Amino acid sequence: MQRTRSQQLDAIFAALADPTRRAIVARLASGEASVMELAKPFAMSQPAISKHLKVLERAGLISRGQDRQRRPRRLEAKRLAEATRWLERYRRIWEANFQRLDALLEELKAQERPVRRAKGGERS
Amino acid sequence: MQRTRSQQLDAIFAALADPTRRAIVARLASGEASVMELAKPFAMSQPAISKHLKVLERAGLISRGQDRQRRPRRLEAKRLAEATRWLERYRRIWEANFQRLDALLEELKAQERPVRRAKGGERS
DNA sequence: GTTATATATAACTCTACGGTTGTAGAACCA
DNA sequence: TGGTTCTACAACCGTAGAGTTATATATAAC
Repeated sequence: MQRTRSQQLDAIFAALADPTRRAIVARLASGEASVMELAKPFAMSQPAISKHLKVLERAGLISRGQDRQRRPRRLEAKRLAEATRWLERYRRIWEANFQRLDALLEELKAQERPVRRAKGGERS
Repeated sequence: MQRTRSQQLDAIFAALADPTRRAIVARLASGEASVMELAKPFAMSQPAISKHLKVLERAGLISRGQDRQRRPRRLEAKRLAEATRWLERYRRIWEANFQRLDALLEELKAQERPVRRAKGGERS
C-alpha cells in the first residue's frame, strides 16, 4: 500500500517515541536478538514485546530473520539515517538563520532604527 | 516536575511523529511566525494548531515570544540536536557492528565450522 | 505421535491523541 | 468606551495506542 515519505517519517518517529522501543533499538545495536531475549529485561508480557517489534518493523527500523523457531530481529540502519537526515536538515537551516539573525541584529543596532511591523505581516 | 532524559526523548519523537507538526517545524526553520501565520496553510482550526504548538513546546522544540497580541513561535535547535544525537549514536554503533559482522562471517566461512547455538543462548 | 519452546494473533480494557465548536481573555484600534 | 484581532481554554467525540490474558501456530525434541 505504498506509503508516502511523510507517512514513513510518521512511523519512524512514532516508533522511537516509546522508551521500550528505544531500549530495543539500543539492544539491537549490539547484535541481533530473539523475541525472548528482547523481552527479558522488561516487566512486560511477551505479546507486548511482539507488538512493539511490529511497530518497529512497520517503521522499517528492524527486520526479521529466521533461526529454527526463533525469529531474530536486527536493526535496519537505513531508516535511522532517514530520520537523522530530516532532523539534521532543519537544525542546520535554523542554525544558519540564527547566525543571519545575529548579523541582522548587529546591523540594526548599528543603525539605531527601531522597526515596527506593518499590519500585513510579511515574512522574510 | 523534572522530566527524565528518556521522557524528554519521548516528547521530542512523539512531537515529530505528526506531519502537521513537522511542517510547522519546517516553517519555523525559516524564521519565527505567529499562530495565525502557522495555521494558514492547514485545513484545520486555530485551536487545533494551538494544540500542536503546545505539544512542540512541551517537547522543548519551540518557544513563545511576544509581539503585541501575537505570541510568535521560534525553533529551539537544541532539542533537535538532542534527538539527532540519539539517532546518530545507534546508527553508528550498528554500522560499526555491521562491519565487524562482515569480518566475522568471512572468518567463519574460512574455517568451515558450522555453529549450533547452545540452549543457554549466550549473546556475544 | 506427544510435549516443549518460540512467536503470533485475538479480544478486551484503559487512556491519550487529534480533531471539533464555543467561548474567554488580552492587546490593539477608533 | 466599543469593536476587532490574536490566542488560549473547556468540553466533547472518535480513533489509535499500550497493555493485559488466552489461544493458536510453527518448529524442534523425544
